[in-house]
Amino acid sequence: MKIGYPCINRTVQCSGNKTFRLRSYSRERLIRAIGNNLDCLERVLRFNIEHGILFFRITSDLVPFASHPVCKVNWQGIFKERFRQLGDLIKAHGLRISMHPDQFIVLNSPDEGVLRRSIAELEYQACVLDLMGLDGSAKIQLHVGGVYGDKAGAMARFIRRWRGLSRSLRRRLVIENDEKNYGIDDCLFISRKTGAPVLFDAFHYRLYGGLGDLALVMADIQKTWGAKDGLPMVDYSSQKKGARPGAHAQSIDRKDFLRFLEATRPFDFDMMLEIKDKERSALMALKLIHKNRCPGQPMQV
DNA sequence: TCTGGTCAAGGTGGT
DNA sequence: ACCACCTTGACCAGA
Repeated sequence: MKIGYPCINRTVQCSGNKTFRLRSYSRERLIRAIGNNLDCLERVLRFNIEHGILFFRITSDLVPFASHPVCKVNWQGIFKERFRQLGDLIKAHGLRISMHPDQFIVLNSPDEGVLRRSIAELEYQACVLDLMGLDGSAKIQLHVGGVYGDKAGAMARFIRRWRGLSRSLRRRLVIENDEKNYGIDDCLFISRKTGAPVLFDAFHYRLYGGLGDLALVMADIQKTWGAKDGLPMVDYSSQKKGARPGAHAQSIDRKDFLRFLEATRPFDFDMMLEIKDKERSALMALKLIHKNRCPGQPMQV
């Protein structure tokens, strides 16, 4: 089991997702930002390696405006060597990498324009992972999308659209359950139709109203991940106390985390902690796992 | 130098 | 029809 956190490191003094307003776009500025972001990414990866954090989500902002029409720069060519070096670092230390496009990327939108922009963004993210020379275990996680008042129709459209995607995208896309539209059963259904692995978001599962035995869910999830996909990826978070349901906790809730480990115990997977204090909680999680998940030892919950 | 309104992009749900 | 929310940091104009 590898533990990870998304996109930002609060210890390393370096912002690796520097972007800027569209209004201040220029070729020079873009190239400077990409260079900075790649340097920061390397520093964060090295921090992670030093601390045994072997799972990391790379920000969508690594190359600002990469899928926007304003971007005419051949960043793939200019930074080819830098991407390759980063990929070598990742592979040399056995790091697991994921990416997660944000809310604007909707594969099942009825709007062709939204679809076109979504595919462009997904292609960009796949391109980053390809330039790094990463294998099919580096994934891009995507929600099913909107419902549009016709869930069955919207799911069918997702499946149709998925089938039209390029091979390089299909090998990387995984489907993640969300908190109100598409639950694990919906994702499993789509997975059967497409062959896409299902990424289990344990926090969304609970918000969606999932009460089932986590071990049973994990058993279903695990089957969707083939040999080339690597271990299943799981997103974990806990509820911020006193906040709107769905708000991510500031730091890891040890009891809840240990309960989750216990509930999923027979399964091996890589876990992304979506918790606000990022690497701090990842380090705490590693400690807790080390203390509690050694074979033959009872859990101390 | 500091501050707070604003930022490419979509969808849902409340009014 | 319109607006707040999701979720977040950081850009950047104006003080």
